[in-house]
Amino acid sequence: MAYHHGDLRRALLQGALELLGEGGPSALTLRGAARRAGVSPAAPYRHFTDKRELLAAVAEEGFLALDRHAEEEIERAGADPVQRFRCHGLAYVRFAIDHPAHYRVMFGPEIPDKRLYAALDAASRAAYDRLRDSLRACQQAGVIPEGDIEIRAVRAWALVHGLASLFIDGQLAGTGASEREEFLKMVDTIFSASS
Amino acid sequence: MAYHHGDLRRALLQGALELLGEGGPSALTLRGAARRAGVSPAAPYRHFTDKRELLAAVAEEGFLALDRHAEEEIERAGADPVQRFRCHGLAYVRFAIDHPAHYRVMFGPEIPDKRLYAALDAASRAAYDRLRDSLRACQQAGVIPEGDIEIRAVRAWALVHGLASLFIDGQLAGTGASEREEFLKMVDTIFSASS
DNA sequence: ACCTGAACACCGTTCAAGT
DNA sequence: ACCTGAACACCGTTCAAGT
Repeated sequence: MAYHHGDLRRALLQGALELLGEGGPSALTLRGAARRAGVSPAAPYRHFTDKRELLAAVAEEGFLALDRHAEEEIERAGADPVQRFRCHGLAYVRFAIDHPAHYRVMFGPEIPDKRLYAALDAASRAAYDRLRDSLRACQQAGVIPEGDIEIRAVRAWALVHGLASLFIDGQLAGTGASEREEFLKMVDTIFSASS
Repeated sequence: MAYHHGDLRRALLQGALELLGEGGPSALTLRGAARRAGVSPAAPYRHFTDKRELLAAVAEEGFLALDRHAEEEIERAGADPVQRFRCHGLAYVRFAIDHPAHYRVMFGPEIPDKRLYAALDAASRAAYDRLRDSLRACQQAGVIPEGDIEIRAVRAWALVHGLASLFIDGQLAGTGASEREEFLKMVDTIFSASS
């Protein structure tokens, strides 16, 4: 067991991510993660003060992955700031619908006050900052009207987050966007038109 | 005990709503609701097949309350369709931030497939349909461009849902909209500009 | 310093039994 | 027809004890 060398924390996080992927948020238990790591139910408490701290680590990992995905997609989009912003929005939504359980933990109520977890807060902010930067690039290129960048960034974030959430929660049945591909086409239409 | 007369279902729903209001989603337990109603832990199973069915009833109640609130607010707004639509959006967000726990159950992952619960599905659809009708009234008055009403309605819904969710989850700290009143002002600005 | 074993107070759910 | 009592397999969490 390599866990006696100090990487039990990593093993628990890994196990938690596996449980989440296999059975959704309700399958993500502290005891289950301990089982996966081959330790007793009490062992995690040497590395996390409680379950919320494990969830915060899982959420942090999610924001890092989301940000990495967004970065890759906007690089692939080329140099045009409008195209980059458009792909950024699509990348955000695609990440959410491809990892619905992880996305839910990132925004869910199980972590009540996210400002208490500095690393999570930083990761979350970095993802938002990148979206705002994509928008600012459009503004500096003169292709969208001037105005408060913060308000425009919040609108863009709310839009992609709202679209992704409604789709994940199955609320879009009957709107002509209940299937993945139709939905992404609708996201493209809506997001591109609202910069 | 009047519960022997057939209203235990109502009493359990009432107890569930109280628990939700007092301690959030994690406090909403089947056993807790049974305790509030003065019955044994097994009694609820005569009225709900499992916990999810109780949650679906709670969520249904939430959509009905949301729709009632929206109806009242747009009536108070007068006859101008633009004003009515604006107040509709604000009413939606205000309901969410005033009843965050209830709002979370309405959209949360504890109810996996909402189409399985007909009454919940109908209540949810009614709330959406009213928002779409508010938007259609603007279109018929000629104050917003023509075009696919469904797409515009989904955009409006995603926007208010996204804004409300981000606020409830505490994700808007640092954007100048972390307090209730600043936030609602921002919602007004964003929503009015994106019909 | 890090982990185990055993315990506590909770869950959701089932099922025989009572009225 | 509706509810109880007791049980089962789970949780999160604590704490003395082991190495």
